[in-house]
Amino acid sequence: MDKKIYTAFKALGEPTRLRIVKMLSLRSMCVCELSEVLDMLQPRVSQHLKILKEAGIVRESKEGYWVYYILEKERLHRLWHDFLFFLDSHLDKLEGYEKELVRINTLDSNEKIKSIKEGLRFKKT
Amino acid sequence: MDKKIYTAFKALGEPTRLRIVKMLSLRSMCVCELSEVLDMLQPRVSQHLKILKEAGIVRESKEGYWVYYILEKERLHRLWHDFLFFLDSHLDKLEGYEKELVRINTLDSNEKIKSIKEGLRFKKT
DNA sequence: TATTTATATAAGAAAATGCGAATATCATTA
DNA sequence: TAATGATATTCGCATTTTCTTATATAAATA
Repeated sequence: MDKKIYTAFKALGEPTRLRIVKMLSLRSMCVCELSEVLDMLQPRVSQHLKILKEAGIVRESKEGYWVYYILEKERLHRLWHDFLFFLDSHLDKLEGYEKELVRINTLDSNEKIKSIKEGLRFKKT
Repeated sequence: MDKKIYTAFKALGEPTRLRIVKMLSLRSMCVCELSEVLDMLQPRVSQHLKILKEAGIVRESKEGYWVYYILEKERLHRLWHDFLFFLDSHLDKLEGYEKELVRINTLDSNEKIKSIKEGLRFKKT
């Protein structure tokens, strides 16, 4: 879950790709249109589109010579929803956080750390 | 606007930082707690926290020895809101898209391209 | 089938990123 | 003021990313 999320954010977190996404928010375009509107070389556009496609942010539709790219607005909304779900989940509901769960519990019951902090807080106030 | 957006997405688009964000969604923690829970060296945690802080995703609160980091949930919501606003805006409302605006208009009125496409579409159907 | 057009991929160089180790800073306490 | 503990910063290195140039692939047409 977590990998899908950061992969999508990573895809959006790059200036060239964010510009491409913005253009596709206006309307679907083929690679040569994007290339012309953004004034970028075609391979550069194609490479970024590949990353966006793999992140699920755009999809392609072949029409004759052209490959049109379409912004997956629905997927964008789902991304944010998944991210919020991820933030709200308890660690025991998430894969890959098994060790963190154990360590955060030992942390909470670590009397030494607790007393140091309370000691400090006591002296400060 | 556009830079703030991709900077925030970039900050979220990295596995270590997403883990840190997840931990801070449970509760605020100081660097040493994050370091222990995530089993990472302290400089690594500090470096990532700096990036998250500069992206406006976390804020810090100094308490004695410790520096607690707090997840800025409000800012996260604003980020998404700004992103959707960015996607919905016309190019003439956005800075940095002046040339794109001109080129997309020439594109739309480019009769040569239009006729080629219509010709193709005609033959296809 | 050979050619043309649009797109994808590969290769290599330059820049950015993430990490660990060492060191600096800063608040607290002896 | 010196020592200690927590955090920040710096440095060097390995990896990844992005970009341009060159080349390959795929669809349409002569």
